[in-house]
Amino acid sequence: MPPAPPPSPAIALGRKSVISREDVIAAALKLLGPHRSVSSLSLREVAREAGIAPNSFYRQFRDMDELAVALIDLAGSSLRQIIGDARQRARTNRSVVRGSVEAFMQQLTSNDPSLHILLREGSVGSDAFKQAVDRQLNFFEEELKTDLVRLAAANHTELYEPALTAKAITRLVFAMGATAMDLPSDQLPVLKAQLIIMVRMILTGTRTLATNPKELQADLP
Amino acid sequence: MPPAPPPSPAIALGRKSVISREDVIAAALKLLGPHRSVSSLSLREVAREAGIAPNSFYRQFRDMDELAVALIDLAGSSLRQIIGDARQRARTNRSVVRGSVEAFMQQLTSNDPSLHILLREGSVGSDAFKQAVDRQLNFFEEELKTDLVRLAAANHTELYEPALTAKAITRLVFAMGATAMDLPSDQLPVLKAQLIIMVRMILTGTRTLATNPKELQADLP
DNA sequence: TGTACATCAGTGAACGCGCGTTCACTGATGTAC
DNA sequence: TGTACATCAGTGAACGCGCGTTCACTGATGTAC
Repeated sequence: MPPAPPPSPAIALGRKSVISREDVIAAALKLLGPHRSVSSLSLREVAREAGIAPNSFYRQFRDMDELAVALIDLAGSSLRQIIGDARQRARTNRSVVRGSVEAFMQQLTSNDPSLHILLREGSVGSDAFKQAVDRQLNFFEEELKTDLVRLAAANHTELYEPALTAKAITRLVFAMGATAMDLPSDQLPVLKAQLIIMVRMILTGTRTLATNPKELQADLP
Repeated sequence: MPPAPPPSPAIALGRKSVISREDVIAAALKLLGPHRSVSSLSLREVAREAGIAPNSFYRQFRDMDELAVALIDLAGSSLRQIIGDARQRARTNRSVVRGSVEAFMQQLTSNDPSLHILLREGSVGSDAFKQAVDRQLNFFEEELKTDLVRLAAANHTELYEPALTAKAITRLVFAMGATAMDLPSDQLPVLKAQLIIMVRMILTGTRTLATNPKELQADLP
């Protein structure tokens, strides 16, 4: 087995490292795109792109799974940053829902593969893999929940189960995003409009249930 | 290139066929399961399981993609049958939402790989592949929409955009199902309860919006 | 400062493997008469 | 009915390929004195 990736924890001897984890990650990101999934990358391919021997990959990562998790974590935090900014900006404007969804959809059509990584790898690959995506989604839910609670308080509104609301919205938006990824770009505006209405359905439902919880028992439909 | 899969359209001559498409499909289904995705199957592996030469695969399918699409279509229609039955039964009982979600979750824990196929392959594989999954999801949405409209009429309720409602519910349920697939089974009841509430949020929202569409303009949260 | 030495980042070559696909072939099943 | 023949479903062997991983090695960089 190759030596553990964080190479010498104690004292640094020998040659100075010239390859970094970041170089390998950058190479992998260059290979990814709207039509390429992390799980379809091969070790040799990434090494080739990074300009190193296939062998040298092991100095930075234990295996491809470890690289994939690093990519997912990176994509998640970068995306949360972007969406967070968008929500911040939108707060001063008319609609937070519209603003956030628009930022999300715009990210989808950009060259940044972050969102594509999260959308694609949720249902495929190793367990560590899927757990990494799930962890990132949980971060999104958490931030959204915080935002929902704050906004509700500011508007003197109440929400039924804000955590579940945030989860429903997050999962729905990501699911729709995964569909949108493969759509011709002229159909995206339609999907965006649909998504906004869907999110508002959930929010309206949450608000209604908060003031009128017996709706929850309403049997049909 | 091997001859086109529907072998001789005109007159049947030569040997009688002893391998059928169904044999190959059955072999593939045997290999699939909660931890095995269609896209991870290899041609040789399926042929091995079917007890035929790798070569002979080509007599039935052009390539693995064609087999995958057949599997997806099969899974979709089998699953719609199951959920349809459940809804039918539930209609006479208390709650259609609960009944349907329960049928869905039960299917998730069964040995039938149909649902797993649809859940996993939505975001991976070739285009033909993803289109096949999307087509099946559209069928689900269509049936759900019909049901929603009928039930709403029976209850003298109105719905805002039933088609979008059906789409939101379908996508959300499948997204949550994909998560559930990898969960230890003791956590499934929690997730099921959450899912039921989420679906009711959407339904409550739709009902509220139908009678009070100015909620749609409500800016926040 | 200079010298001897230890470390270890990175490499080149090779391994065995399972893959998809092609080829030329066999022989059972059907048709023609 | 029997015989000659055409068809083509299914096969066995082989191909070249890219893969992940291992091995023994090199030589630049640091430390000790």
